Amino acid sequence: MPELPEVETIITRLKQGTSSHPPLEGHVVESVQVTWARSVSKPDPVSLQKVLIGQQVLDVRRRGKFLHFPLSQGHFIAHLRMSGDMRMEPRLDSTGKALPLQAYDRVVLNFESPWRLAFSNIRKFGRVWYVTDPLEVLGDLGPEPLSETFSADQLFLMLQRHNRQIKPLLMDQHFIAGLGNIYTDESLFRAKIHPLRRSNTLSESEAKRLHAAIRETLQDGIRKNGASLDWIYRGGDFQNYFQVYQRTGENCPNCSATIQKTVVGQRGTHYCPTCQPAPEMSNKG
DNA sequence: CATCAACCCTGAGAGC
DNA sequence: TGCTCTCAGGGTTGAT
Repeated sequence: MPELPEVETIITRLKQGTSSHPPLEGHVVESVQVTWARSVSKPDPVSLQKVLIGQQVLDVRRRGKFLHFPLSQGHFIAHLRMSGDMRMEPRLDSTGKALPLQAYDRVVLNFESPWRLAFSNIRKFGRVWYVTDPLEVLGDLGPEPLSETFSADQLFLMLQRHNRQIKPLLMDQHFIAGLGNIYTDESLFRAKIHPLRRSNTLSESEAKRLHAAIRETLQDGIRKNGASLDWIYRGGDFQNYFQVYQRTGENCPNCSATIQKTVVGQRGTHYCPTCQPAPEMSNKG
């Protein structure tokens, strides 16, 4: 569930600090705890624990749905997948004793300072990496949808290169980075495009509409600090502004037709049958 | 190349 | 109340 806006919200908190913790930048790793070995994608957990010690966090970034932490040597990268959080919190109580971890903390960086960074992940799908070259993990990602250089013309050309159902294509991180199920449904609704349309049948004006819809939807999500659907993600408000996602059977906010739910690319898919007209049969998969 | 099933997981919610 | 079953979702892998 954490998609671009949720990850952006987490990254901003870590980057800037909050009333309850300082910014992450500058802290130096003293020790590493791994409570679920499969959370470590690369290298192996023991090597990860060794190589991170003594490393300083130099920056806090987001790329697609990835959290990216350049270190004094190499890069620490994390992906939350279905559920999860990255928390900065105190690691010692008032007597200097180590505070216990929370139930779903999978990988924890303890700093030389009294703080720690906890990667929590209920469903255990999340992964972390330590790599020398960040492109080893991030290299195949599509463009950042909110980048200034990502244009409607570019999106149109990208869509032309594929003959795929538009929804799974938008969720393909190699095509464009950061959209998940929620923001894809909301973007397609806003652009008035049916989720089963073939990508190369979209006109230039439809591509332009989709480009604007994706950016507006993501920006709205960021403005609301993401969507708190999953019990693990807290503080977001965007779930109160969904127009179709999880609104099956309710009235479309545009035309008051009944919002439909179907399955596209193995994902629950919500849309308005009137505002998002179905493609011709010959265009379907 | 495009599609799809299976897989990795847990907790919520439905049904009994 | 408490058990069992189904579902949700991001991304990878292997088959068609």
